[in-house]
Amino acid sequence: MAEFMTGMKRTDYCGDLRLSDEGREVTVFGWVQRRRDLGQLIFVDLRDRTGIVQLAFDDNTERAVFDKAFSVRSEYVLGVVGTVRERSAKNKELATGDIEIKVTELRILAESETPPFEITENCKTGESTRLEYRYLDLRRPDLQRNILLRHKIAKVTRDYFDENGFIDIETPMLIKSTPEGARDFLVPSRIHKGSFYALPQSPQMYKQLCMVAGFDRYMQIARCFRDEDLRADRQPEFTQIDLEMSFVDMEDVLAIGEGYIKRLFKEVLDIDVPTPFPRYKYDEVMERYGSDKPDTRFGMELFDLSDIASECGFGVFRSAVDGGGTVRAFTAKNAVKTYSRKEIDKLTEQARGIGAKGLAWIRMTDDGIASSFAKFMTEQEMTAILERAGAEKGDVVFIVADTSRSLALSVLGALRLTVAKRLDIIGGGYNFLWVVEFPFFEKDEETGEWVAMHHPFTSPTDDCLDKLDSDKSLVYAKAYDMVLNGTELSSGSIRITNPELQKKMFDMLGMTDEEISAKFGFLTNAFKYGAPPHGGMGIGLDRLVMQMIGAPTLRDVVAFPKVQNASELMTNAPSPVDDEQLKELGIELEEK
RNA sequence: GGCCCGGUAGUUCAGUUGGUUAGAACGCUAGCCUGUCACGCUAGAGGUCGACGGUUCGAACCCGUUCCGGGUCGCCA
Repeated sequence: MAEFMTGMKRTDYCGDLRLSDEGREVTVFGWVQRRRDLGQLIFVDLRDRTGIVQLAFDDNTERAVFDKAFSVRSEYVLGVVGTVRERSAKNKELATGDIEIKVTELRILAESETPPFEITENCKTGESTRLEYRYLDLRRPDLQRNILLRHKIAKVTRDYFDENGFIDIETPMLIKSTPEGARDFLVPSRIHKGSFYALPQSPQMYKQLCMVAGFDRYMQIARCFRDEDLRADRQPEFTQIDLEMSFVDMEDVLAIGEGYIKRLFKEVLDIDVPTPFPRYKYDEVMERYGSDKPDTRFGMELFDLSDIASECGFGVFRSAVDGGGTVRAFTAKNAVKTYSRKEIDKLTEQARGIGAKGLAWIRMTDDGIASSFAKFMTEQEMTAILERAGAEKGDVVFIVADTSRSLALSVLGALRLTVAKRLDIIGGGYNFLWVVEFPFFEKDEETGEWVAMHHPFTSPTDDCLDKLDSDKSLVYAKAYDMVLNGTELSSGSIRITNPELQKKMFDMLGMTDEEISAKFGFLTNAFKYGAPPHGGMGIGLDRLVMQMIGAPTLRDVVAFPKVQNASELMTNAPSPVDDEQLKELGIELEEK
């Protein structure tokens, strides 16, 4: 039977006790990590969120207390009163290893069934079992550390933005559905049958309205929801450090973002992040890295072979260039051993999987040059390629030709990452950078039409307003992404505040006046009453924490995450609901 | 929705060519043990081999379907 803790008051956390506490009478609470029964001598390791302390019971211990110690099992919850004493045999592995508590009073505050897995660091148990018993999983030191670090990050975040004049404003969770971009999670209304709220994908419009309302600087650690498929770094609900500032241009927002990261990394990890971050234009990162979120911890940049290829004897190359496309490549140094023919075949399969027609290659072996296309080339052409590639003995050159420039680049961008991981050449550290000067429009590959690359409130740059009607390919956006080690951490923009320009943007997206007023009427109306110039961004807190911890998945930094099929293994959400509930909502389910 | 990988004791895994009663380690239970800290020693319990169907004299093993978990492509303004 569990006992009450009446009269007991904690004096210390388990992991805090040291030799300097010797002789003190202390009261601690915690969970039984392990019991070691030596007959007339029992040791119990007691664990709380700070660490472990050893409890000792011997022949000086009162009989009833000793017997109770005999009966405790893993994960029992104990309240303990005792005296701190120096150990005769110390444990250097343990922070509290110099001392132990000689117990005078012991209460079993809760018993525990044998847990399905041991509550230890580096647990080998599969994730689904751990997620089913997430409350036990969270007791493990690794996850305790992650969640505590996340708390610290949130604390520094609030401090920083508060000190810089930002006001924390809560925006609603039940909002109007504006089905642009990602799929909304919908919540049926009982009062308005047939109508639905949406959960916010981001507080975007509300924070802009906060600017119209004159709060000048807004921030929120905001929950966001997107009903899309999960990935290791994507959960259907996630947290964004959302901010918006009035009377600013891009430079001001970037400076605030850099200041935040600098402060955060210093305070939490004691790492100095150099500022300002390097800045790359979108076109530049696509050219050099084949990605709009480049990992710059290693080189292996892409280069252009189109000029050489356009006149060579290899039809695949020539026709790619003739068809308005390109031939691009990168050189993997010292990769010839890793990338055998068989390994290259695997890589080719990956390239095909993401749209490439194929993958050409040159292996610089000890016995000379081996290549998938050498027989079509003259010696001079091969030499020209190798020279541009900077290829030396031991290297492998990977080449993709395609009539679509963007496809060739993005395929190589993906292969660059795969090869770098395989060769293990990705260094440590934290490489922050900004990607700026995004194109405003991108061409839809299927329809060939120009579509907006960003949400419709993103402002074009001042100097290209006249090109909106003439040449859409030359219009750029006042948008910026913060990238860390190949992960998009943050995305933001300066917003449109001019009602006429906003209307023009909606028009260009093919929206009728009726649609505009039905979907965004409240926003366009608000802008009629004096909207200050403003802009901001949203920083993905989960991904930030993940990067700072070096966790392989988002699930390691979210207390109660969902699994790949978007369900939660502990509660089994989502679940069917009673007919009664459905009836109240006026919802009928289709027969399956 | 597509593709790839996985599912055997509470946990992590092994399981020969398809062949007697499916094993190991840890954990668990009981006993012994006064300085352990991954305590030690002895004994014991513990299995719908994810599920269903098929092939076979015989299936953890082969085939089909399905469920569950992971990764990824599509998707994620």
